[in-house]
Amino acid sequence: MPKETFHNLTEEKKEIIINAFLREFAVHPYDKASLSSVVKDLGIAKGSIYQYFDDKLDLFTYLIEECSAVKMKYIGHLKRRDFVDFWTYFRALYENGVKFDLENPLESHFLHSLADNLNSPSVKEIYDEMLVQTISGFERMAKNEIESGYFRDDIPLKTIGFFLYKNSRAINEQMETTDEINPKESIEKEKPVYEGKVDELMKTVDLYITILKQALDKEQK
Amino acid sequence: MPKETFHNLTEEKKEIIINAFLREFAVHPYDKASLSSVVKDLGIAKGSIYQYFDDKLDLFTYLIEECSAVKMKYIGHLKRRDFVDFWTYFRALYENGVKFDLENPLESHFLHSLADNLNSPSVKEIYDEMLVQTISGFERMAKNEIESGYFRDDIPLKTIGFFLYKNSRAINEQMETTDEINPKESIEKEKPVYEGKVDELMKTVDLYITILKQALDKEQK
DNA sequence: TCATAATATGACTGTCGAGTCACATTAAAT
DNA sequence: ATTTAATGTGACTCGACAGTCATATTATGA
Repeated sequence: MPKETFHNLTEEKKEIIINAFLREFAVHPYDKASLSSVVKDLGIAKGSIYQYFDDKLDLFTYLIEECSAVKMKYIGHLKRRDFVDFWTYFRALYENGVKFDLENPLESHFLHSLADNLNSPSVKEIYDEMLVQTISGFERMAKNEIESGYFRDDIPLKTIGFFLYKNSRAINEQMETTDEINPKESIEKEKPVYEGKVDELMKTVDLYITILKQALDKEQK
Repeated sequence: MPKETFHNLTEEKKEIIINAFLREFAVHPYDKASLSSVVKDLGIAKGSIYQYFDDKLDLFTYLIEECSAVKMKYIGHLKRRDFVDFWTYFRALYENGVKFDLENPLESHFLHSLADNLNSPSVKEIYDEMLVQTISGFERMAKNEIESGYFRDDIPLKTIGFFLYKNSRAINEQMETTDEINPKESIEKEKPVYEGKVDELMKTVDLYITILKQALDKEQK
């Protein structure tokens, strides 16, 4: 948790500082990210950071929370019940997720880069906690679909939940692996990862939905 | 490439050295793995390592090649044509893969841990190269199945290939996420990751096959 | 036995970064 | 105007590690 000293800063200065660190952590994994180099760029003293935060991890944790909160503003209000079936809901999550990316490139890439920090025990702990949340979210959705008779019921919930989670990640990863997007480059140029690539993304989403639908729906027509 | 000095060592000594480094790299990501600490444990001088290898990366690369070669002895001989369909072939890859793990725990875990090294540009380069190979391997298989009329033909090859790759990884990752296996702990205890867990693994494999079959097979009976 | 080549050694160098702390500066309060 | 509290500062400590190199030890061959 940031100290009061940090909250006392003007919104402007806070944002400048946050953005500088977001950029650093987006480009470098936690252990390689250098506070020294960021404060140098910012033109403030190393000691100031320790007036604002307990330590490197405290700062990092704060960044995660801030970015997650921003992302939630984009996808948090989406409810399954407002959609005709799971897949249109699933699709909407991507549509709004990409909007988050386009409007908050720095935050978006920072969150993406979290997965590159499986080392650093303390970060992994935080990440695993988020992972558990995400996966159990998918499990809950799957449970609902099964109980409503939309999804097949011959596969354990655990498996379906994880399968959904993994394949939702696969969509972004496929685009990265096939060089349709280039997060590292985008962040260096301060551009959204999906700028000009929204159509490609949604096309990939639709392909995955086609496959996943076939895999999980109870009866296909 | 190791220097001649290394090859001149007795097989025994080579193995002791290799194993010590495998263990270090299995537990710590590349950048955190400490040659200093390993040589200390081994009771040999730091300088000796540099008689054997050019540098840290040279040593690491050598370990990858060695372990890959060992794994290939387990799965390299499996051919699709010797199986009645893709899925029995797919299943056999896991059966033999787990045998590799049981008989070569250190090598197995070292290879698993590679994925934790997306940082370190030089390692990522090597890893990405392997990834491309693996994915195009899956693509080739998928192409074959489509052309033989076994897999659906309404999804781009690229997507099917990546989908297969991701879900093959998902099987192991699900077991790790749900704590059915614990690689980190296993390697510390010098035990195979899948010791006593083979049945669980194959059960998970079979569940995934059920799902993937439905997703990709042209017509299900 | 002696000379030469091969191998082993570990103290040392250079580099870097997190976190500290005594002091300086600025703002607020009286 | 003067005291007190809050904030800013950057040189410094401490630790870690890859890689080097002059020297010592061991093996080889004549």
